[in-house]
Amino acid sequence: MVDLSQLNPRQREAAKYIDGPLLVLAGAGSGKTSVITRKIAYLIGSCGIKAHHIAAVTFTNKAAREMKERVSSLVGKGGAKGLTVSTFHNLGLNIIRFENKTAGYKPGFSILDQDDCKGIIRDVMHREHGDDGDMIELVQNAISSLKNDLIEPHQAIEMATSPQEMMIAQTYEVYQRMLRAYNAVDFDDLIMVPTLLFMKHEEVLARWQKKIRYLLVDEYQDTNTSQYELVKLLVGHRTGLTVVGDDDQSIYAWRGAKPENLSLLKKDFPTLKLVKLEQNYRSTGLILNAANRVIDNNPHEFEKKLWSDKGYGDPIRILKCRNDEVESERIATEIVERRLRYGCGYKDFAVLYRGNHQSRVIEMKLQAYQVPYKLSGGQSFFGRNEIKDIMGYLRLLINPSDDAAFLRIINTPRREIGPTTIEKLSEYAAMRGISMMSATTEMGLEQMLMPKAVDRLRRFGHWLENITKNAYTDDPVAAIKEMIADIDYEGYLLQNSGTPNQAERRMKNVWFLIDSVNKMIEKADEVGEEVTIEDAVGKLILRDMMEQQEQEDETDQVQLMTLHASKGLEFPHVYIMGMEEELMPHRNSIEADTIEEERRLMYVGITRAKRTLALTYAGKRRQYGEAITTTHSRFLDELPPDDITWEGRDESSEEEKKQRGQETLSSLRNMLADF
DNA sequence: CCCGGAATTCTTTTT
DNA sequence: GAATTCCGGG
Repeated sequence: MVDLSQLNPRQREAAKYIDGPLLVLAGAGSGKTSVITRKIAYLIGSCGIKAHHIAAVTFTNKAAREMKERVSSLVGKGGAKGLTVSTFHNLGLNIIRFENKTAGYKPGFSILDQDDCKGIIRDVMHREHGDDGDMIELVQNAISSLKNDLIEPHQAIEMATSPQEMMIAQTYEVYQRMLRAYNAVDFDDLIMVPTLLFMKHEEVLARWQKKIRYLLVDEYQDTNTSQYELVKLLVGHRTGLTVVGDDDQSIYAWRGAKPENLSLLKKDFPTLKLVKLEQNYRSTGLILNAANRVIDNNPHEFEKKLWSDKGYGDPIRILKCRNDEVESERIATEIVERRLRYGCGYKDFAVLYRGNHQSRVIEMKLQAYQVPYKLSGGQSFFGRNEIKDIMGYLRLLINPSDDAAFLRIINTPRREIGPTTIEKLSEYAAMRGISMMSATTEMGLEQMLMPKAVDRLRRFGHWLENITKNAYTDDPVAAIKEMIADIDYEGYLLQNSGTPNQAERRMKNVWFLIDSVNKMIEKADEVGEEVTIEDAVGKLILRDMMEQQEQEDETDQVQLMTLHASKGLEFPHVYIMGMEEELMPHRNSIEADTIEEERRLMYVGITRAKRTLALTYAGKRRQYGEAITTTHSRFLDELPPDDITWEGRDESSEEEKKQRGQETLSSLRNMLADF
């Protein structure tokens, strides 16, 4: 029997209700993860549902991993065997992989990230419309929305009502054809393709419905139309559905999330039961109160009043600093000092910010004080050129049709194959209807290219063919290592990095990547699962499993991340920096009038804090290299004045003057450093 | 075709 | 200030 005694009555009700579709409205810190994990344990342990018939879907790999661990600790490793806990995208990947024939893809298909897709769209638009570059982003977003709404190219063309829409639809059509030709999918396809597959092929849907008998969805307010459709299809007319969400934490509308999916649920599942979790177990009273006050400024569909029986706790502090460097300096020194005062670890502190670029200054200061930190999220790892290069090689290894990967690496490192040669090769490949990779070894090339160029292409083609053969017949990791040695990537880095030191660090990233592939294959071997190199590369692009390693060497480090990335996490002590107009709320959001979503982001940030919360802003900030004067964020004015202490707000106040007098020396230094 | 320096653009947020 | 793109001379 599964122990549900640690849950409060509402939570227990949510965990035990399995007779129909259930919506759990779970406020921040109300223990929703406990409910989901215990419900899964309950389904397995008390309802006799086999783990492999249960699927739980979340939005981040981190959340998925944590959930799986917690379920395992409740029911034991054996009990959780076969349980699916994954992101929507990973579930979609598995479905496409399994059904690749029906879906029209070959086994080693690639997953393209935004950069790759953008490149393709740029090509298409250039070719079809002779367009210069500034519509690309718009078109890419438009195509993404179309896919999120499950609209296929031919429908988009029918629906187009303006020349611009027509242009987008046509670009979409060609783009999608190219993806097919490359044997590739983009992130949106990972959801759209399975959903359309389910709609068009009853037997496929039946197979997955048979497999997944109980579905749980976390962070439901973040689902987009296609994800919701996928959920509906999987559940069908059955009752095995629990979704958990909080409309106040909807912060992904910009990428197609439809928080109204929460209320749509009532329509689509008339027997839907609603359970609200309103007791917060995370934050002190003052923090929770502040969060409630901020979010009160937004309209609400679902009434919800979060309460806590924890004490009031420390007041929330707002710190004004002279400039962004002082701001970071302040946070860094406080962390050093408070760690000793509270006797807690570095890991108990989190510094949150609106945009990834803001991490630089705080990183510098933390380094100066030798404070260990962990920067999470950002494309820091996968955005790195060396990683994109090697991923390009890996992708080409498992999918020779992947022209996007081919283009990335054909002349990296330098093989003296320039734009002219590539242009001609591409022309030839298009003419013959084959991939660029297979075109390299064709005989017909002589007619179009200089013998020298043909020779270079051929050498490359045969070389990679050979490596590919080794990867499939021999030890794949050894083949990859051989490949990297062959191209002397290390030498290339040494040549092209600023300092040898930098080159070394980049090379370490590469080895880390290879090690990830290795670990994944080894790990699969242990469990007796068959994981191919295709799986490994696919998951890598979805950023799955990188974090697994990060987690292994989890140490005592200050957590640095964006507000978005902080959702779902909690920390004893939280700093939110850059609380300034145009930054938080972000300028684009002010212009686009999406302040409400920014406010929810603020709400998410505040509710991460368990014990103390400090909000900081800088009077002057460096932006694009020059100093600008800032105004403090409007959200600061929405906090309950009685519960907060301002520091350094009024330059001319008595206290400030006194302080200034006391720190002549340091202020002199600051003035010198003050731009 | 490559290299180096100059000019330019650029920053939301993520799977 | 950094990263990308542009441009002219080997």
